[in-house]
Amino acid sequence: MRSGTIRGHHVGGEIDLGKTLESGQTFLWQRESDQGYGTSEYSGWYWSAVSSDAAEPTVIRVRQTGSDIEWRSNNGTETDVRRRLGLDVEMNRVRDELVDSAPNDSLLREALDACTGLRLVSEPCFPTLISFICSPQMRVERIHRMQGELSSRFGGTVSFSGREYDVYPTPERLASASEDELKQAGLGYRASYVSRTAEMVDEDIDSLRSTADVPYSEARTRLKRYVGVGDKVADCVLLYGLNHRVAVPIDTWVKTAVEEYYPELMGQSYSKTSQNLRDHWGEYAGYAQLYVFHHLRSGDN
DNA sequence: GACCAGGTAGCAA
DNA sequence: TTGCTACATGGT
Repeated sequence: MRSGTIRGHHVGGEIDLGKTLESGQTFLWQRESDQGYGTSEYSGWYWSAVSSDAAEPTVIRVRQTGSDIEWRSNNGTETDVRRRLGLDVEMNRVRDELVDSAPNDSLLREALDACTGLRLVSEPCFPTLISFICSPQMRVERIHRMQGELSSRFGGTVSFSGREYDVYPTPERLASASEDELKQAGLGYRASYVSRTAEMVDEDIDSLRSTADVPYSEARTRLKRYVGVGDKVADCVLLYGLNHRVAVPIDTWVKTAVEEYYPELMGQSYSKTSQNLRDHWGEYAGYAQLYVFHHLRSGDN
């Protein structure tokens, strides 16, 4: 058992745990007494996530008190918590770089001001891959619920701090589930995508993990080999699960924003438009996408 | 009972 | 490459 408190003045700027964990960049955290995902006040709530990357599942439990983050884990460290929540990043520097790259971008400035405390997460790659394969034509709340179903049906449980936690299933466990079982978990036509991709990852997990270490364009090509992974899902997995901060997922929200605010950046294809956005926003384009997405979706504009 | 939701696979031109 | 369409499911 490890635990600790990460002080607010040691995290490179503001942190808003609720925004960060329920903004649709990750679907892997469960709020205790989970009611109204993505809608309620966040202060004082506990969130937990259980990954099974290591031999023994890792439970991480966090909550925010004021500007501090309290954490507790069975075998995770503060370093793990900081990485997953994006706390090692100097947010003021990211802002400066973004504004410097796109000085006349009023939507981006608006979003940066409106979403203070929003951090870009760095989640385990396999759960991120599966959860975004579940995402097409689905609402954020429901994608989140589907991951809960996958965990409770296939992942088993782990005991931690006097409570049982559902574990996110390993590639092997998901690969061994039948398509019918996956459909019963509410995956719909994505069941076969998840099944086939889980088999591919089970065959060669390193091929997925090492995608974090190759250049962006090659990484995207590699990810798109997985079934159910097109341009947009690939960019999400690269951004939120494989540390490619230049990736810009273009979903319906971002596409609408581009048409309205940056019509000159609209290309003839996804890859052209995303290239234009990467050029426009620069090295931290992924942060810009996250902020704009959250800003538009949360309706605070 | 339509219509919609962080799109993609499979196929044709 | 580009341009269709079918697609499971649950909520409004």
